[in-house]
Formats: sequence, structure tokens, C-alpha cells
Amino acid sequence: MKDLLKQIPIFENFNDDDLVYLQTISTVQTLKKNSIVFFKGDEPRYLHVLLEGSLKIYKYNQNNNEVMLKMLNTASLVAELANLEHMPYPSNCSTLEESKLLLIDYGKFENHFLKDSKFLFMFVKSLTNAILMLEKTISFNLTLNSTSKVARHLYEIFPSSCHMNHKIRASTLNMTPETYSRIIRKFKDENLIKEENGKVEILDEEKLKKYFDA
Amino acid sequence: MKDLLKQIPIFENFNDDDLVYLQTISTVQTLKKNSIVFFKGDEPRYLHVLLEGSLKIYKYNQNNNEVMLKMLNTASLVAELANLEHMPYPSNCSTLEESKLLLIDYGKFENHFLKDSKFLFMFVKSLTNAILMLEKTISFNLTLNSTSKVARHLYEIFPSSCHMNHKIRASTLNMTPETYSRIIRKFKDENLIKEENGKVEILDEEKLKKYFDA
DNA sequence: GCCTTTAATTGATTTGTGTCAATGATATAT
DNA sequence: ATATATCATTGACACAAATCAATTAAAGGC
Repeated sequence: MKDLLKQIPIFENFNDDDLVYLQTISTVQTLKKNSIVFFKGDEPRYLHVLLEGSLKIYKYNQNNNEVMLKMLNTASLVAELANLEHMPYPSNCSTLEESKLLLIDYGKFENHFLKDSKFLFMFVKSLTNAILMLEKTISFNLTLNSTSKVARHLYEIFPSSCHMNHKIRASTLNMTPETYSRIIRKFKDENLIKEENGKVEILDEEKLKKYFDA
Repeated sequence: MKDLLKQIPIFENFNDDDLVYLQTISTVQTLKKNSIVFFKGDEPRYLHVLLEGSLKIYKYNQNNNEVMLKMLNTASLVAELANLEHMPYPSNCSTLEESKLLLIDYGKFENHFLKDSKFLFMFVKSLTNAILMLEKTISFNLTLNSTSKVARHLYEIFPSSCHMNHKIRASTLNMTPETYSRIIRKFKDENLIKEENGKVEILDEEKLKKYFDA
């Protein structure tokens, strides 16, 4: 777990003592697929760290369809901001597969770590990272059409999410499985990609790139 | 200017000495309507503070239409992250009306202020604020359809932007002026709002609310 | 292994929003 | 004050993506 925590920006410079203390104020929780981690409106009591599995952060649109705002994979800090601001969670969170979470008692964490300015640099780094991700999400969703989103997802995000099925990939990209399927079909017909037992392989990287870097 | 700077989260706890030093490393720039502040890809040399007027942060989509990612009004810090990370600007920025900017030499700012941990708390606060805004943008753009966006904009964002014309309001909401106009017409026909010499008045707040808080 | 459920694909249709075009209204400049 | 440019509105049409529906494929449970 130590190594895993060090992959997370906010903990990367924690020393052994810090990590030991962190464990004394934490518990590990294992959740089955499609379990709720928290609901929109809940008061945050824990800092959640995703040790294994994957989560989605989501809301509902007018038509009560889920809109996935963020997907989180192993070694992520979940929704740090609601904690920091002592505000209720702005979105829902649930598991996409069986997952293991570290629940850190936030009151204790705040008292021990956040009063200490040596940790603030790490905090700034973590927040900075969060901003970069958010800006990427905005730009991705607002400037690209469905075809481009799929192309870019295949090109750059794909390796990390290749174990996921089409349905989840589509929802990550905020489109329906039907649309996703049709675009994948088009790419196959154009010989840009091929798919063998669920594993996608890119055949023509350059042509695929043309779909998104205008 | 002192009072204005103190409205900006990152400067709110600056003392007089800090503010005086800030001025020695800054210049003021006045720009006409539709002037470029920076282009995507530029290297940031200044920390920009918007003293007067308004700006847009934008990119282009596949069809070379502008997509506005953010609008900034008086007393805003512009694109702090590109500075912090020493990365090129990820988007373009231009003025929406005649505007006055404070250009702070970022190299000097960083040396004087960011090495000092007493300023880090303010920095965390500023970043936190930025994250909240970004999350709101994502949620706004991904969960609402055009009608809901206009309703919510009228309801909550409107007073601050009532001096703007329809074209800019539409682009703030990432829709065409035509779509905006049609929705406004619908709301007028339903007696939800009325418009007199460019000034919108809400007639039925409850009904307007129903369009966005599902 | 078979049965049941969930996921994937494909076609037909609908819907929301953008595009194009024409006209009327405002603002700005000379 | 008039001319010119910009903005606003409205209608007709186009298009991307969602929805609905039907079928096939794959995965999980017993």
C-alpha cells in the first residue's frame, strides 16, 4: 500500500512516519461492482483513496440519464475538494467494478497534516493536478464531436481502460453505446483499428490522429 | 486598485507592503474590445489580473467555431495555472469589451511570493476556487440542454452580465445566437420573462426554476 | 452444460441544435 | 442626420446524436 500511496501526488513526498500515521486514521473498504461510495449531498467524513478498481463520479441530466463527470482508476484521490471546503459532495460516486478504498478520517487528517505548512506544497501540487484534469475534461467535451472523442480516447486514454466494456467506455465519453458502436464500426471499416477478443489494436495511428487534432 | 486587488482570493490577505511591491513589478495595459490578451501556445510571462472589463477564454472546435471555456469579469485572476506550471497557455484569451489589465512580471512574483509559505494558504484558496468554478462549468455544460442553460443563466448569472448583448450571452452558454433568441422568445411567450430596452425581468421565478433544477 | 441476464450491434425514427438565408432593428461612425 | 456595419429575429433546412426496437453475442449463475 505504501508504494501505491506514493503514486498519488498529495502523498508522494510523505515520509514513513507520515504514512504510518495515515494508516492509523484509516480503514480499508472493499466494495462490489456498482456500489455507492457516496451520494450527491452527503457530508464528507472521509478522504477516499482508490486502492484498486475504478469509480465514476456522475450526475443526472434532464432526462434522468447519467452523465459521467469523471472516471477514477487505481491510485486516485477522490473528490478532495468537498473535503477541503467542508461542503456536501456535488456529485454521486459509485464503483465500476469491484474496488478497494482507503477511508481516511478527514477530521484527523486535516488536524495533523493540513495545519503543517510543509504539506501545503504537496497540496498545491495536488490541486494543480486536479485543475489540469478538469480543464482537459472541459476542452474534451466541449470542443470535440463524438467521432473525435472516440478517436482520441482510443489513441491516448485507451491503454489504461482496455479492460472495460463498450458500455462503460461510451459512458465515459458521454455518449450512448449505440453511437459508440457505430463509430467503432466505422473505424474498423476504414481499417484504422481492429478488435480481437475485446482488445483493440490501432492499425493506422496517423489517420486516427487526424480525427481529433485539427 | 488596492481595494480591487483585495477582492481577488489570492491577494485578499496581502498587506500594504505586499501590494506596494506588487505594483513595482506590474504594469497596466488598456485594451480595446476584441483584442487578443494571449494566444494558445504562448509562453506566459505575466500574471494577468483583470481590473476592468471582461475577457473570454476560448478554443476552436472541429468546425472552427469558437468555444468559450470561461468568461472573466472585473477582479479576476486570469489563467493562473499556466503560470504555475510553466506551461504554454492551453487556450486563447481576448477582450469582450474595452478592458484594463494588470500585468505582473511572473518571474519576480514567483521569486518574491511563492517561495514564502505564508502565501501558500492563499494560493490553496485561489486554486480551490478555480476548481469549484471548473466543476460548475463541467456540470453546467454536460448536464443541461440549451433551454435549461438559458433558464439558469437568466436566474442566477444574469444580473452580473445584463450589460452584455445576446450574441455574447449565447456564446457564454456555448450556443448560437439563433438558438438563444428562440429560447428567449419561448420564455417570453410563456410569460416567464419580459425584456424592456435590453433589460430582462423575471416574471415567474418558480416556473423558470423548473427548467433547470430537475 | 444449459438457462438467464446483460451487452453489442444494426436499422428506423425523432429530436435538438446548428447552418443558411432573409429581413428588421440598433448601434457606430462620419 | 445619414450611412454603414453589426446585431437580432425568424423561417426553412441539414445533420449529429439520442431514442426506440429488434436481433445476435457474450457473460454469469446454478
